[in-house]
Amino acid sequence: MRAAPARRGRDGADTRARIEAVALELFAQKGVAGTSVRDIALGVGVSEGALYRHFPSKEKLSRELFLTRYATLAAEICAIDAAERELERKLRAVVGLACALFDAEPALFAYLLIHQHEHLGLVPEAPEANVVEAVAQMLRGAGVPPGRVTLASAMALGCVVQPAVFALYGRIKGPLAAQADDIAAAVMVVVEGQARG
Amino acid sequence: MRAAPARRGRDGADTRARIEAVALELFAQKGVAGTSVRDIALGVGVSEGALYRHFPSKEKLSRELFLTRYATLAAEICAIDAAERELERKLRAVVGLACALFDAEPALFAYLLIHQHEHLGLVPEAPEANVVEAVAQMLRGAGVPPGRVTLASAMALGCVVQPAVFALYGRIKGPLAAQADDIAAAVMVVVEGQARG
DNA sequence: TGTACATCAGTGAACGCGCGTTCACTGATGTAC
DNA sequence: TGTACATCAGTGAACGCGCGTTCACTGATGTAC
Repeated sequence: MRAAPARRGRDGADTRARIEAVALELFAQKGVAGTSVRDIALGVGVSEGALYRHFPSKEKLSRELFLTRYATLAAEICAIDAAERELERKLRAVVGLACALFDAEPALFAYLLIHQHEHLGLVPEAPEANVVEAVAQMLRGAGVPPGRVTLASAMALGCVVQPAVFALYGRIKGPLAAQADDIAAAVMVVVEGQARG
Repeated sequence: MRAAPARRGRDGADTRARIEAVALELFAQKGVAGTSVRDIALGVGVSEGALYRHFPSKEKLSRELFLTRYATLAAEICAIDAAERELERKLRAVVGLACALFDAEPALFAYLLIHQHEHLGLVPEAPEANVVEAVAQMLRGAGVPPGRVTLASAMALGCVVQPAVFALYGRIKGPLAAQADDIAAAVMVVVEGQARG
């Protein structure tokens, strides 16, 4: 049973996007190892061989998916850092962005969260491609002492990431954006605490 | 090349413990899917078949490893909750416990962190077996309003877990216990912020 | 405009490898009489 | 104490299955003349 009548011709970019979307969904749900190339091909409505016209291997597909999405998020954080002047407004905007992303694309967020450990070793150190560095740069610019930036970044990130994990498991119900103000406030006091030393 | 001359007889409990230790190390390092039964057997110095005298399957092994260790941690948190009266002392003790566990058994901590998503669905809701519930019970008892307990637990947990992830990746250097006071202080202000509403 | 060729997304069958698991067997230790 | 049997951790070879990947081929579209 094929999903679609397999459009022929040169619409390769469309197929590629569908492969990415289906793979992301399945990887988030069942893990990379738990998802077979057959599963993805079936979901896209295409033969297994066709996937290899677009990606050299399953591992490269999962890696590219992670690195590009992770970099996009990092770049958005850098953009907020550049656009806003006050720390509080920066933090509110970043927390709001993360919550909105979670609500809009839960599979993407789940994939980034759950499978970070398979790819984090290959993430570049540039703030525009690395969420951790983007946050660290923001806090450094806001006057957190250099020796405290790393821990402050970790805890700030944790205040956002862990609620997202809870939402993923249904412990926090409703849109995460409904919690954004509370989360931003917590991040603010954590960062202030570290900034003061 | 066999690791040891394969002691015979009825020392099964010892072998079982060695299987658990090797499996934990390998699962933490290379993932459950990335670790084969052959790898574990080789590390223990035993045949693959022998593993099945102690565990019915690789999946059950990984699951039991997770659930028992996770429950131990939860029970320790409950014990602290019962032993201390002041919230601040409770939080300091729990954060200290987590940091000490990380420093003493990084492979165990890494396994719990990285592979939580494979098993979290099967964790019982009892606080004595469930870290999230143990923390929630502690905060509820400390007067955090019921509607805020979940988010407060998430952020408190995040302030500990995320620094641990950073330490795992070498972003935070040295023993995590060196950061315990700063982390406990941050958790305290986050919880107080939620308690006040 | 028509013809010949290049390009390339797609098919589907086949491949072999590594995996988790099984199983008949061994031999040391424990137990009953 | 000696003998016969039960128990059980361990061996190592074999199993079949599912997996990622390959490949010869198809046919629609684009391009040169």
